[in-house]
Amino acid sequence: MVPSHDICFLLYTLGGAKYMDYKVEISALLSKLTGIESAEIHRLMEIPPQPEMGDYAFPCFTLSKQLRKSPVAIAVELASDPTLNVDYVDSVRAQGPYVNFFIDKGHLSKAVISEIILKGEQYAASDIGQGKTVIVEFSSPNIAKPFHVGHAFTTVLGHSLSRIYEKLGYNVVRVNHLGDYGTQFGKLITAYRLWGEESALEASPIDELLRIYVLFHENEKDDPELTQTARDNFRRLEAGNPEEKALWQRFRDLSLKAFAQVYNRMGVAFDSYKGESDYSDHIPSVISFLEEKDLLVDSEGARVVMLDEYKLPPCLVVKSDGTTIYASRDLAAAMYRHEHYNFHKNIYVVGLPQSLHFQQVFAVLDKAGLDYAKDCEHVGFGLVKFKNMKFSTREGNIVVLEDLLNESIAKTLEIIKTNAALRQSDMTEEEILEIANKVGIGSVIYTYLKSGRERDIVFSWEEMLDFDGDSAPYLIYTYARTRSILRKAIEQGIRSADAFDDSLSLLTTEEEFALVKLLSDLPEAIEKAASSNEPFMLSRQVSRIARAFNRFYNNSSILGGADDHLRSARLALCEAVCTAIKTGTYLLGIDVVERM
RNA sequence: GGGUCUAUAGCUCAGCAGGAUAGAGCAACAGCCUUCUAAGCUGUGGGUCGGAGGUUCGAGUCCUCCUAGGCUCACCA
Repeated sequence: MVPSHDICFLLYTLGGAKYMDYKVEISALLSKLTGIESAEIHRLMEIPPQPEMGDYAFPCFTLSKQLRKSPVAIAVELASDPTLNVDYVDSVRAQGPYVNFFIDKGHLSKAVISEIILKGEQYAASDIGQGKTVIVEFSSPNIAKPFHVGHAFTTVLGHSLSRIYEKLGYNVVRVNHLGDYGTQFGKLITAYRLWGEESALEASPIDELLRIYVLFHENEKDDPELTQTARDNFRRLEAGNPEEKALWQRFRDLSLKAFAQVYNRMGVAFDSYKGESDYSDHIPSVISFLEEKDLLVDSEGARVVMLDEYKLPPCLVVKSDGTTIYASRDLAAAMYRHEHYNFHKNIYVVGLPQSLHFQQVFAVLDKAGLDYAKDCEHVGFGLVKFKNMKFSTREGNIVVLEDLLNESIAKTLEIIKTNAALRQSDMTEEEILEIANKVGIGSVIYTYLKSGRERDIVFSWEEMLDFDGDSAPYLIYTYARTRSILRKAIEQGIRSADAFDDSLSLLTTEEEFALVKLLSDLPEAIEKAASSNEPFMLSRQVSRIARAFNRFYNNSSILGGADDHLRSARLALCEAVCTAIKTGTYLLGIDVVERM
C-alpha cells in the first residue's frame, strides 16, 4: 500500500498542472538549509492544529538528534535564516520546537481561486488514471428479493467510487454482478410450483416472490424433502433444463425491471449486468484450468483448493452434488474480466462479512499463478442493522429502500413548502417536486457516505431523516444560497473577478483564508478517497468547505461591501465554492439544486 | 475455540503512515433574521481516548496482554 501523500509528491514532481504547492516549495527550501532530502522534509512537515500556528510546520525533533541541539534552538535558527525569505511566505516563526510558516494570504487566495475559475468543473480532475481500467463491481442484488436499505450501501458506495475514479482519469467499468444463481433459485422454483400465484406475480413481482420464499423457509423446517427438491431443481436449472430455465428467466426479468426503477431514481447506471448465471458456462474451463495446475483436491465428495500456505481454510469449488458455488463463479468472473478488460484494478464493493470468501478467491488466483490476483481488491463495508438484529429477507424484517427514499422526499417537500411560503418564493409546484426529489435522495445517499465505510450503520428513521448539521441538505443548501447571491449580483450588474484579477489577493480575512485553504485541499481529498476507496474522505472535505463558507457568509456582506474590488473578489470566491461543492457532491452521487 | 474488525463527549462519528491545549454533527442551554435563503451562524457545558504494561524526547495513534462486542470459520451468497 503506497501512502497517499507520497503519491501527491510524486505527482507534483512529475510536473502536475497544479498551482504552486507550498508544502513542496518549502520542503525544497528547508532541504537546502538542512541537507536533508526534500522528500523526507515533505514527509515530516505538518499542518498545525491552530491557525495561529501558521499554515505549515516543520518539527525539529529529528534534527535535534542529529545536531545534538535542543529542537527549540534549531527552530529559532532555521526561522531566522534569510533563505526562507520568499515572496509567497508572509512570515516564518519559531514557536517552541516548531518552525511555523505563514503563507502570504493574498498569494494563496489568488492562486487557488484563479485555478478554480480557470478549470471550472475540471477542477480537481487528474490524469493519473489515463489508459487504465478500473472495474467496480457493486450493488449486485439478489434477484427475486426486495432491494432493501442494506443493498443501498454497496450501490451508493460503488456509484461514488466509480465517479471518483473517473475524475482521476481512469476508465471505469461498472459491473452489477447480479445474484441470479445458486441454490436459492432451486428453492424459489420449488416454492413457486407449490404456492405461486400468477396474478400476484404479475401485479407485484417482488412481493410475491418474497412471499413464497418466506413460505418456503417456514415449511422447510418440518419438511427436509423440500430442501432436496430445491437442490434438484437448481441442478436441473444449471443443466439447462428448459422448464426450470424459463421460470428462472421470468423471475430474473421481473426483478431487473423492479431494480431499474430504484437505479433510475438514484442516478445509478451500469456498463455490465453480467451476473453469476453468466459465468455458469465458464465453470468447466475454470475447473479444467485448476486441474491442469493440479490444485483441486477431493474432500468429502467435494472438490477444494487447499490454501494452508495462505493460512486460509480450503476454498470449495465444486459441491459434492457436482454443482457450482459462488467461489467458482467468482473465479470465472475474475478470469473473464482479466481477459476482456485487462484491468488495472478489479474492485468488489461487497459487505465485510464476505471478506474471507474474497481472500480465498484471490488466494486461489494467486496460487494458480495468475499475477492479476494482486490487482483484485475487496472493498468491504459494514452491516446495516436494525436495532439489535440484522436485516433478514427470510424473516421479513427489512426496510425497503424505496420506502426510505419516499419518506425522505416527503419530509423534504414539507420543509421546502414551509420555506417557500416564508420567503414568498415563486417556485412552481413542479420545480418544488424536483428539488424535493434531489434533496431527499441526496440526503439518503449522504448518510451512507458520511463516515468510514467499515462502520456498521444502525438504521433509525430519525437519524436517516435528520436534515440538520452534517447532511446533504446542508451542502445543497449552502450551494443554493451561494447561487442566489450570484444571481443577485448579475441582476445588480456587479461583476465577479476573473482568474487574472489581482483583486483576488484581497481575500485575506480569517474566514476567507480558511475557506480558500479548504478549497485548495479538495484535489488531495479526492485522491485519498480513491486510494483508500473511502468516499467519506471526500464527503468530509465538502462538508468542511460548506461550513467554512457559512461562517464567512454570516460574518461578511458579500454584495454590500463598499469596495468594488473586494466585492468582485468575494463573488469569485462564491463561484469557486459553488464549483467545489458541485464537483464534490457529484462525485458522491448527489445532485445540487439552484434554489431550495 | 481459530481468524478478523471495533472500543474516543449523553448519542453518531473524525483524528490524515506518533508530534504543539483530543475535534465535528446531533441532543441540552444561551444568543443572532428592517440587510445576500435561519435546512444557517455564534457562544456554553460535556472526555482518566475500554483496562494494564511496554517502545519513544513525545502514544488516541505503534507492540504485548486482558476485557467487552460485531462479523466469520466449505457444500447459502
